[in-house]
Amino acid sequence: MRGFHFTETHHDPHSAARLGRITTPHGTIDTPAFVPVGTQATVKSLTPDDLHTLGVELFFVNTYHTYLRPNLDVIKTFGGLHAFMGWHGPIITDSGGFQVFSLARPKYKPLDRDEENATLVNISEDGVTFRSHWDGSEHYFTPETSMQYQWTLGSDIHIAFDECTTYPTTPEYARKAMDRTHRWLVRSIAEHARQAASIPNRPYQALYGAIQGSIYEALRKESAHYICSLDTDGIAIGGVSVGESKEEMRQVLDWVMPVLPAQKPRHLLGVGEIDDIFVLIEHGVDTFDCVQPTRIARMGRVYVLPGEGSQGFDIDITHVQYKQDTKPIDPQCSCYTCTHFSRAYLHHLFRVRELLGYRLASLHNLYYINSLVRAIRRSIADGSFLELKKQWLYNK
RNA sequence: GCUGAGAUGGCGGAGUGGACAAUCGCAACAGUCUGUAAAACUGUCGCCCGACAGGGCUACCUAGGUUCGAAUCCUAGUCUCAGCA
Repeated sequence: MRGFHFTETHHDPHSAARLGRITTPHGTIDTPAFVPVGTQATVKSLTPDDLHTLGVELFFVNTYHTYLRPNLDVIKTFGGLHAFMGWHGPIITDSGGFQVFSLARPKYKPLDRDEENATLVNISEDGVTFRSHWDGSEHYFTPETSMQYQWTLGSDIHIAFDECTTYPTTPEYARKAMDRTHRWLVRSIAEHARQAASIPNRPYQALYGAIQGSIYEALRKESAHYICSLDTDGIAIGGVSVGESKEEMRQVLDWVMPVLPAQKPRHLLGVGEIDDIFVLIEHGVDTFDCVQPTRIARMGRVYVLPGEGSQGFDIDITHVQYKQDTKPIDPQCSCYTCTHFSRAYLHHLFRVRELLGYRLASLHNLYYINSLVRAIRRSIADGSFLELKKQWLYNK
């Protein structure tokens, strides 16, 4: 026993949805589970206690960001992220692979008007040179260093360093990036083993390999087969939610998910809008992280049942129509925000940019999404998952 | 009452004869957001027509005037602020 394992506890007879439990040295995670993103060692505006109360069991942190600030030496003096940020439950860290995507194109606010420097990454076979978004300094990541960094962070689950391609991309480039990601995983596994053995009785930290292949069927299937053929603790699906349509994302899951072995946990990287959740769980995804609930919360968008004054699953509380609205965000929601405050108050907090607004909206959105996932787990248990899905997605 | 300064779009505040429907900031209105360069970013922001290009109308306190042409110069008036009575 490595101190990390996954058990499938129940399988939906009508779909690939399943219930499971991931055991880590810092606790267990009932799956399917939504994983909030705390890039810089904090889920913005929330405390670890808040997260526990919301039912969060796994915390997502970014290697790239914590490597830059505060830096790994600081975290090392605490013995890792758990003590540093006061979260003692399971942690999953991203490798920096997503920054190969996100820093690769000038989105807005490029640090340098110079075309040469407009992109902050430079990829080679050996690794990736990043230009810090803080100060422009150069930093070199390889599969090996990413593994070392994640061991230093002490997270319970590591993601192997991969190349998340931009969208759209050509089949040629997608193959090139995928093959490179595959070679990088072999290197990651070797370094992971070295790290595990480097200190006697070191608590085990799990490794997930990441599937790539953009939106190309042959590549996705090849990548899934290859990643699954290697010895990792779990499987991550990357390279989605990078600009493709929801239909394309669903197709990727159609191609990839049937290939994955039942005994390994599957993490879908970066997906988690309300309507996506049903789709990914239906495909057999166990954990999935997404910035959406917390990011849109800070922009004043809060989840609401479809039909509650919205076409989709959220409303913009900053809109004038809520200025005098005495109702809670969602009258049926029993989160702290909805049981204590009105839409008008939230509207006011956002209009005057008060910190409490960001916090209350984040609390609500995370409560909302966690409640939904909990309801989905119950529905899988009692066989009503597809009915619940229909109920939610038909209402839209 | 006298002397001086000033009145510009929702607000603050540029502009001081043509490049001005008027820089800029704020506010307002809307859009975007899926492994967080994100408490961010983008657009609109006098009225009307237009998908766009563009066109028409009304505007820089009020009323006259000078000029080919005025937010900008001149005259009178109204109001505001400061100092003095």
